[in-house]
Amino acid sequence: MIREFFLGFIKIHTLYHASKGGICGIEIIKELKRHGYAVSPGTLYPTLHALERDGYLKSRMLVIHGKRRRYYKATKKGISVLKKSRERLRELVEEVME
Amino acid sequence: MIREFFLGFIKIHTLYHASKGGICGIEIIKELKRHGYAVSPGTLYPTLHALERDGYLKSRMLVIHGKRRRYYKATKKGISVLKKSRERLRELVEEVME
DNA sequence: ATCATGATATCGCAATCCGATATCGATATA
DNA sequence: TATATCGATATCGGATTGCGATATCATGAT
Repeated sequence: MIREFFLGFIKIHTLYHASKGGICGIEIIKELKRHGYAVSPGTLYPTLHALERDGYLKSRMLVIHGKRRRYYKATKKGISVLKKSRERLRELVEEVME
Repeated sequence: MIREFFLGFIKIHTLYHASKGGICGIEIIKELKRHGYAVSPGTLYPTLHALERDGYLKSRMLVIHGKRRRYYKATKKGISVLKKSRERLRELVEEVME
């Protein structure tokens, strides 16, 4: 049940970090794991691709410690969507929080 | 983007009302519409069936104003899941709200 | 050159979304 | 009694998504 929300939070979370210095797939997976949530690569990477395809993220390959990592930064569109999503989210949550 | 959260809220919303006196499909559709969200019958009814199949809701047919309506009440399991979901949800939201 | 490793990408099946359509039963009308 | 109408629920089918498992791929080490 809470899983459905969580899947949405992956996107907001990603946008949030991508709006502050950039983030890559493996970092997201590890960070979410610290918070107690598991997300598989088969879920995450297609999600990142979709966010980029839709113009919310822009990526480039970097080599860190000899490993290729695709780092994502939020676009203007991405930042604007992040803001709006947070507002709507707050409304929806207050609705069910009594 | 926000749509994903919304689809989760349909369930929590339903559980919430089902835990306080019962609710039926058409009422959910209308109430969500008041809040500015559209949910089609093809989405809602299978969702209700799944919630009942999984033991969160219990339904019975009533005749109201000469019309058949299937009213749902939350089970103990449903109420317990509702509580837990709200807690986890609150955590997740605070995480991205900065 | 080859290998091991970490990271990303993709495959395939199952589940979900949702517009459109069908069904169903109760009342009104005749 | 028959049937027409209407509100509400149920289902169909194509597109999309979730995700475990697997493949790919570039880099640094041996």
